[in-house]
Amino acid sequence: MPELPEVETTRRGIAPVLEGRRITRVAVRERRLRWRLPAGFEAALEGSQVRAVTRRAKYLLIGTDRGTLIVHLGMSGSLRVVSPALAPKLHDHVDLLLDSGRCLRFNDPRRFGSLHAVAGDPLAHPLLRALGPEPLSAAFDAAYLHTRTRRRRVAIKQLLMNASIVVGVGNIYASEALFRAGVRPQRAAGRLSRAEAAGIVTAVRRVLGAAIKVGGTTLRDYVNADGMPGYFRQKLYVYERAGQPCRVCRTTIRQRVQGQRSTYWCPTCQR
DNA sequence: ATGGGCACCTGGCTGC
DNA sequence: TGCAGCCAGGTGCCCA
Repeated sequence: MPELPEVETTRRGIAPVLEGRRITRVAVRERRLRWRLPAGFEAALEGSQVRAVTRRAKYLLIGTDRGTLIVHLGMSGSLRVVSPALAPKLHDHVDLLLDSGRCLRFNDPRRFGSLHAVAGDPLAHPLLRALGPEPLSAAFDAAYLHTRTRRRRVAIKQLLMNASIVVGVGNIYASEALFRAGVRPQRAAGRLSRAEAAGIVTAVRRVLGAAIKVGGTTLRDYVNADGMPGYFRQKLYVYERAGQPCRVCRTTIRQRVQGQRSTYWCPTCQR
């Protein structure tokens, strides 16, 4: 499911419910997530008090007075705030019960998501340590992207989805940003001009920002903390629009596979 | 270092 | 109706 806008939407939904609350109990119904939950998982969290809910890349960081719960939603994961009285449904794998009487419930049909309870600095965790800059931070600018693309033969779309270059850009927003930048996704990264790199940076920031504003994109599974979908799907120019007319020039939108992922583009608007 | 391919998993849809 | 095949918001790991 989720790319940066969906994770950020989830963060904004759960933060006010979690912050300041104590985790009274952790109920695990399925330990086989992307990484199996270790035996001490529940005990590491039970009794701790949540300080702040932040985000790094597509990871949610639920910081407590005793450590951090690192959450990744994978392809199909979601976190919802529910009443603990609500009976768990299929794929509701983990509950965090709060002293407020509310419950944070993790659902993930495909189990590509993950939960890690860590002590110490979560940013030092092996999964987070080598990540590239946040796309909405000042560190992600034209000079940076242009430099990082030099001598790279990979297609720009695949490079944008590489988390060691920039985080948070997944399959939807990579195609959408390149459409808005007017750059074909199959262009070799190393051949982009400085101006094109600048255009891509602007487009990435704008498309992610606009998606966050409307709660992200719901295609299939994604729901926010209140169980509601995101509305950015209506603003997609190319993603899952193969065979349909470009919303700008009416040319038929094309699709091809790059790195085992579907890519969409307009052959007229993108060069 | 870079790039490519596979693996992990369930569910929904299509077409025979 | 049943079933095989394909596809899906991610990313770690292995190999050349």
